[in-house]
Amino acid sequence: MMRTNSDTVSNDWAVKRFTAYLEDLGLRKTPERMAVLECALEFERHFTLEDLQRRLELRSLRLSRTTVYSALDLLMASGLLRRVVLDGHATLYERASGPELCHLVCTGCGKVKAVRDVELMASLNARKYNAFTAQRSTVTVYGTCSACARKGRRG
Amino acid sequence: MMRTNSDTVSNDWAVKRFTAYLEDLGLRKTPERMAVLECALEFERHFTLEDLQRRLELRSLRLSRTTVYSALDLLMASGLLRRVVLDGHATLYERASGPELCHLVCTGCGKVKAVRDVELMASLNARKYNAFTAQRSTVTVYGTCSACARKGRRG
DNA sequence: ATAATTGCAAACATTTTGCATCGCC
DNA sequence: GGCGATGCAAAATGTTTGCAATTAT
Repeated sequence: MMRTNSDTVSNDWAVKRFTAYLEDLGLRKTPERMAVLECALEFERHFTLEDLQRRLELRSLRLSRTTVYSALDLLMASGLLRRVVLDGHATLYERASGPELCHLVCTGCGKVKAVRDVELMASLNARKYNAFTAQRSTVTVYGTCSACARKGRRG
Repeated sequence: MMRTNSDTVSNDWAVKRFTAYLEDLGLRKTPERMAVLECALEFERHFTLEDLQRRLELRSLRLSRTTVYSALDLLMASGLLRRVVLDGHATLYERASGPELCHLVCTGCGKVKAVRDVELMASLNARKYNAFTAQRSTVTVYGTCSACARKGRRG
């Protein structure tokens, strides 16, 4: 897989950040946790827990679900990953940094496409609510992808 | 429970619409299905399957989960209800008609508040995507409600 | 009459938990 | 060495499915 220089830099940063997070809380920097982070960073967009386990296998690492869940929890708590829950499909994870994404979910085939919409997310994040402090906003669009539209499949 | 005139009217309309939907597809208009619809319409905002079963109990109706799921599926297919899936909490259902809502989810206590944001939803629904036909958009905001903020609880 | 619906129980998929072992600090 | 982490197996959770009895049309 091709990797740009900026990817490498931000991945190093993520590793440093996670290391610092673990140290701060007196948690251990285990090879399993670091492997989960490194593999997670290899995905361009979102991934499932199974995607992650499959990628770990490519490194000949067989981590239990328990361990992967635990590592993902820490990565979310440290602010490096976020969870994306969609209707009718497996839970996804994605990098928390960078531009915020909207998710287009095809109700026909279940495929999920993440698209940038800087303008929209900016206006969303600027919004104030009564008696509620927003931390992050998610936009999910359900619809039909062009392939399913052609086949007349609408979910 | 107090009920406004406009509620009554739109509930009647919903019952008619669902009846027509069932007839169109040659499906049966069973008491169970109509009871699910009627109870669903009694909720101001969103509700869970358990909320619904509890309300059915108040009418001395004990419907199996299977039946309630099945009725909810039909109500969603007919366009009367929609499902709202949120991170870390039970699946919610809500009326599909009327102004679209954003959901504010408190990561501290899990409470969900639905708020109108006509402007936002209008601009969202006007958006076009490449090779994707949008059917509906959902906005979810995760954050901290005022009660949890006071207690320093952030999820 | 008959084909759809109900509802139980079992299957299923996903996530969490208890506990013995292991290994990082 | 001690405490935290790992990972198995089992439990818990939420949803779907197979099938016999029931019922709307």
